[in-house]
Amino acid sequence: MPNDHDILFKTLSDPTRRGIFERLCREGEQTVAALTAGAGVSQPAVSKHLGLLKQASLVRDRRQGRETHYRAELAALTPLVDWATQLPGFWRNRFDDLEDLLKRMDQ
Amino acid sequence: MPNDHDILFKTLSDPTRRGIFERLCREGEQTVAALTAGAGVSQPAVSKHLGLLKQASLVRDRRQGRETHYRAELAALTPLVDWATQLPGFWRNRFDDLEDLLKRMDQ
DNA sequence: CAGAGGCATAACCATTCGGTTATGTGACGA
DNA sequence: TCGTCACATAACCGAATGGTTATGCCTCTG
Repeated sequence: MPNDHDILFKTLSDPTRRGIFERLCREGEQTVAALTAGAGVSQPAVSKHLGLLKQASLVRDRRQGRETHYRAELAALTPLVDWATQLPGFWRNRFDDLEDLLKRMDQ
Repeated sequence: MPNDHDILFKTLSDPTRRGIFERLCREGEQTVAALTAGAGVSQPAVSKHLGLLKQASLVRDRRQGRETHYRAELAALTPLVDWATQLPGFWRNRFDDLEDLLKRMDQ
């Protein structure tokens, strides 16, 4: 019984797939052809990755004629960030970093 | 050439392994035997997971006699949270959530 | 010093995964 | 209407992954 986090982490764990997602984040909505150019893999591979990203709710698709436009769904990342930041001790560590930074700035 | 994020995401993408890490976060330092009890897999499997977690700098080990104590290294999660929060649009989405929340509280 | 405890490693196996090429399907243009 | 374009799906393949059992290596203890 894979939960939310499983799917999220698994989906993002592949570099090619994460690359596609990042590109959608940075450059906005894209067609499959546009994404394939620069993905470094074949079009069917890109389609499969998009299918998995969609299954993880990380992207949404919009069909328009014979093109399919994909866009990133950043809301899906929330559980990931929450998972990390809610682990006891995460912010402690970050505050230590901040303290170090302030100390260095003080010198 | 796998980068920081690759290793992090890949390491955290397995539920068993992430479970071990979470437990180290919540319950603090543990021996391998303690972790094996409740991991749902054999001791060698746990050892292998710990090896990968260590390789990702997510845990540190401390040998003491014939026991090996592992503890979580939360600092290693920083790149993951930074990756997500630095994607353009991530905070926008969160602010929308906040807005919704405030609206609901207002009623 | 012998035996047992705690852990890591080796060797192996089934499954999953990410990629490919080939093909199907619906929409567009001549 | 026919050929082409954009994309999805099918079928397949090698490599990686996560698990197992067996075993080795220290370390503690009687």
